[in-house]
Amino acid sequence: MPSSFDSSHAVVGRAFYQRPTERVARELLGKLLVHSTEDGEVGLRLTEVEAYLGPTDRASHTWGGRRTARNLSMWGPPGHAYLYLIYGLHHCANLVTAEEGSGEAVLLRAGLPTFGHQLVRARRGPRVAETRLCDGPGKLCQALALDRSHDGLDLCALGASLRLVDDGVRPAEGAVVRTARIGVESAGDAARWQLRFLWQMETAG
DNA sequence: TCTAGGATCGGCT
DNA sequence: GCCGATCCTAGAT
Repeated sequence: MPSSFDSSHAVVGRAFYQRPTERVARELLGKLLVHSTEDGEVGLRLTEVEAYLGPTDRASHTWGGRRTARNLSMWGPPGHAYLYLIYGLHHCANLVTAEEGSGEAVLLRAGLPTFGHQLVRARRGPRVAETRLCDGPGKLCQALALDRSHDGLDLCALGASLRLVDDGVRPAEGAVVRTARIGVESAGDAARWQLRFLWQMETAG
């Protein structure tokens, strides 16, 4: 396993994000999210995401056309990051999708450390179980060292520190499960929408 | 200004 | 599986 990854020829372009959000969410599974900092480089393979469908989606931060200082980047052009603080202490990372002004995005919920593993371990702590390193939105941000300072970052910009890489890995047809989203019980009908995409991996072996 | 609630996490049973 | 921590954010007053 390489300790770093030359991603210069495989960075996903803006056209990928500028499509229907559900489709982007589904196709994010298997892609590598790479973040370079002065400490080094970490790459996570995405295994769980959720689509948020803008003003008509009661679970979305942009529901009803809400436009606040916090969610401004969610209204911006596709291919940018939307980072926010939840419960006052955890960060959540989203990728803005569809057309600019649609207020749609995909929440990144989980991933598997693919390179920069030592850095992930250092950030997450020595006692965290291997399978628990990045199995939640807040943990994913901690592993990648993402916070509000990365809000609005363009993943498609040349030389961007945060970028999405397609190395050809993708889940098999039958390995993707759709469920309702997590933690949005109070969102009425939208709470039942099947917008969570999960790459169900083999756990044995 | 004040208040209620939140796209969570980790420790404990 | 359950539950409390913890404080920012948005909307109401």
